[in-house]
Amino acid sequence: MTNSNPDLDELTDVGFCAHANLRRAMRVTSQFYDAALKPTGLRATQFTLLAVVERRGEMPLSKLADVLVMDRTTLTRNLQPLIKNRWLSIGREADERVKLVSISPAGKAIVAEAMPFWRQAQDQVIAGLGGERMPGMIKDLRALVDVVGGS
Amino acid sequence: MTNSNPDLDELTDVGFCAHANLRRAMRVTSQFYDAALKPTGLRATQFTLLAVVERRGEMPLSKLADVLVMDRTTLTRNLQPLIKNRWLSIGREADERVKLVSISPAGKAIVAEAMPFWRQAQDQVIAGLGGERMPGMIKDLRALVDVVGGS
DNA sequence: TCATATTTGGTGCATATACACCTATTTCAC
DNA sequence: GTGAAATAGGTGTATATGCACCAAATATGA
Repeated sequence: MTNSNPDLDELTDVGFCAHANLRRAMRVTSQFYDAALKPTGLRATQFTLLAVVERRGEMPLSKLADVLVMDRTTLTRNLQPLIKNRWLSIGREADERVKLVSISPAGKAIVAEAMPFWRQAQDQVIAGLGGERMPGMIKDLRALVDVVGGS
Repeated sequence: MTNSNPDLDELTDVGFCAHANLRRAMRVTSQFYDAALKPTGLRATQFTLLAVVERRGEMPLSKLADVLVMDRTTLTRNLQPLIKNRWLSIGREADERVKLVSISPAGKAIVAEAMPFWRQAQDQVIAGLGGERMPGMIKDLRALVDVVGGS
């Protein structure tokens, strides 16, 4: 009576490993968006980080890590090249432990410059996967974060 | 007449970036599978690599990189800890350029040991996402690789 | 008040990822 | 047969990722 759906049997095969399939898709997608953004000098991950800081505004490092669902120490290191390029800056507040991450005018400028390149890549992915399929995949990825994420 | 589907408008927002959503889902999922496999000492990526070599048998490094949809140089480095632990070994053939990657008895043993831990993690993901949703997401991820992958 | 727990962030280490560039071997055209 | 092209793989460099552990500042409670 179990497994009346043949797909459910397949799911216990390593070929259907969520991790392996995500990792593989992530590799090709990162290369694709990185290539699209190459004229701007930004990596896709950096573009995402800058866009989030621009949209959400100044916030503490740990809060930003929560928003990105990224380890705090990973974020610390990902910030370095962006600070070095003066796209992001670090501010202080009364609580001397806190580092406030904010985007500079130069940071906003490069996000604006990169946006058309990002949109072109995004449009190509939508066209390739199909406009009707894409929203469902994004929803699935977000659900996965909610389900599996330790938050 | 364009964009009769409201979802299609959303897709051009950076919040629906395929790269950012994949990367975020990959982060939480890697942590989840890594934690599940921790008793075995294997990382999820290493488990995947070993399982593929076991299933597909001995093959040249570049061929393995194609199968994994992974850059050749990434694979070279990912192999190192597995070779050091004697789970994988490198063989030679007539063409002296070729390195043949094969799994050792110890490699097969640790894959077998890790399999129940992997399955537990996989089952939890299936349960969390829903058995009816999971196959579709895997199909989407594979389609993304086909569409976006430079192969 | 002051010792302790919590919060905030960083470092050391190891793996994961890939581009640009390199070497060695083999194949192929002539 | 030999020189160029193609193939197989590695190195240098940079980013991306997170765990274990650490330091400093703040909050808490007796």
